[in-house]
Amino acid sequence: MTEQEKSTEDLIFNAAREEFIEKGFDGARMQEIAKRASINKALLHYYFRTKEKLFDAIFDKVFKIFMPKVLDVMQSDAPLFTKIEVFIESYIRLIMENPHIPSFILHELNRNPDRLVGLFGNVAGIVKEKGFSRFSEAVNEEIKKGTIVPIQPEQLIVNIIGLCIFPFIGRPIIQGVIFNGDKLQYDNFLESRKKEVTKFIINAIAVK
Amino acid sequence: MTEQEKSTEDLIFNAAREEFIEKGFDGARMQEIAKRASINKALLHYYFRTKEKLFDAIFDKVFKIFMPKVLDVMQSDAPLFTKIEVFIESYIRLIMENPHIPSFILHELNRNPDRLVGLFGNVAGIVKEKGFSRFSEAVNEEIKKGTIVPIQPEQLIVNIIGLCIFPFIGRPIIQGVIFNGDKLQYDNFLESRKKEVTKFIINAIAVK
DNA sequence: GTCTATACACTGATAGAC
DNA sequence: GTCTATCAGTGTATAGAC
Repeated sequence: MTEQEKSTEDLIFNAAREEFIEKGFDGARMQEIAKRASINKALLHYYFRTKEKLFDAIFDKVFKIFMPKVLDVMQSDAPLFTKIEVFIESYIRLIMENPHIPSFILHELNRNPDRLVGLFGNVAGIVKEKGFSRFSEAVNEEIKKGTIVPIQPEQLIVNIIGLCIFPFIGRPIIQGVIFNGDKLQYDNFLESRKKEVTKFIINAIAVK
Repeated sequence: MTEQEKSTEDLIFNAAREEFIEKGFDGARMQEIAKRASINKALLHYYFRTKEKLFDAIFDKVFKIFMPKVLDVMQSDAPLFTKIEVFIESYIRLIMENPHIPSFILHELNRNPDRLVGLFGNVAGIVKEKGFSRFSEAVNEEIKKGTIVPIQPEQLIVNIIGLCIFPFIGRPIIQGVIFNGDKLQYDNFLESRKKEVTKFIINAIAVK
């Protein structure tokens, strides 16, 4: 399907996704979305009625595309170390392809935490039940076997995800302060992180 | 100085700080700031002329209070492990007292990265020169001595700060998905993190 | 310095022709 | 389905009295 053949709804959706991700809900403008989609404002409301409903459609889709990736690896039967290794590499790669998504999700979730409730029973619930519980069991087994040091699975999962996501959320300050604003240095930093974070975490929990 | 004796400028400033931190620049309303300060809108403009200037005053102050804390520990002469240990505990404690500041700074810095340039030569520059360079040297020395594994100081500092900050930025999703929305569990999680993060990092880099 | 009243621009949303 | 025109509401900012 070429750009010209896309349905108007898709045009609007993609334009809105860009605008909302760049500016956030409060900063986004319906006029700007219409401009990006090369249509007029009235048509936005014809398809999605309100800005809020349009935003909801975007947020749900982005969230549902982004979160389940966590599961693909977490619920596999591979050994814990392998799981972690594969997760980190694929997750950082995923974020590198969509570097503004984490800030977008976290900021909008903070603006309206109740949004999570609407996602429960759907993605959030699945992440917890099929993803985290499974991960949690695997961690506790390894602790019992003595292959990793004692650690709460909740602390470990937050450490893993935080180490993957933080460099993107904190990009302006990292690139600005640590790398003197040099984009290339920052990009190299990200690239080498895929292996560095894995090494770091394995070191932190492995019993040697 | 009691609440009544505070200058109008301070009243405005504190009201604006709350509003901006809660809603961000785009979401904040001058009317709401006036209401919080128990004055009228016109007076806001009398003291700060524009919303932008008022915001700048807030952001600068918050940033300058929050960032230098990183230095207090980083530039000390204590051994690296002690530095890290003291930093993590005091930094997580500081954020627990101001849990919304990290999201605020990172979001607004993302909205307008050029803001950092204005802070350069001031705080950002100091953080880099006196804080990071000093830290970087200490790390490389320990690597040479063989007490820690080889690691780029840039990776290590981002890991340390990320592990401290991320639980606060990701609060809605962590509390919602991992702790079923239970605030108490989340608070306990934060509390134990002060020691858990330290252990985690020392484990990750120490040669045993 | 502080207030009330108001100007002025912009935003989300709708009406109605085609 | 798509457009132009327009409304009602809200937001920042200013004028002017006290």
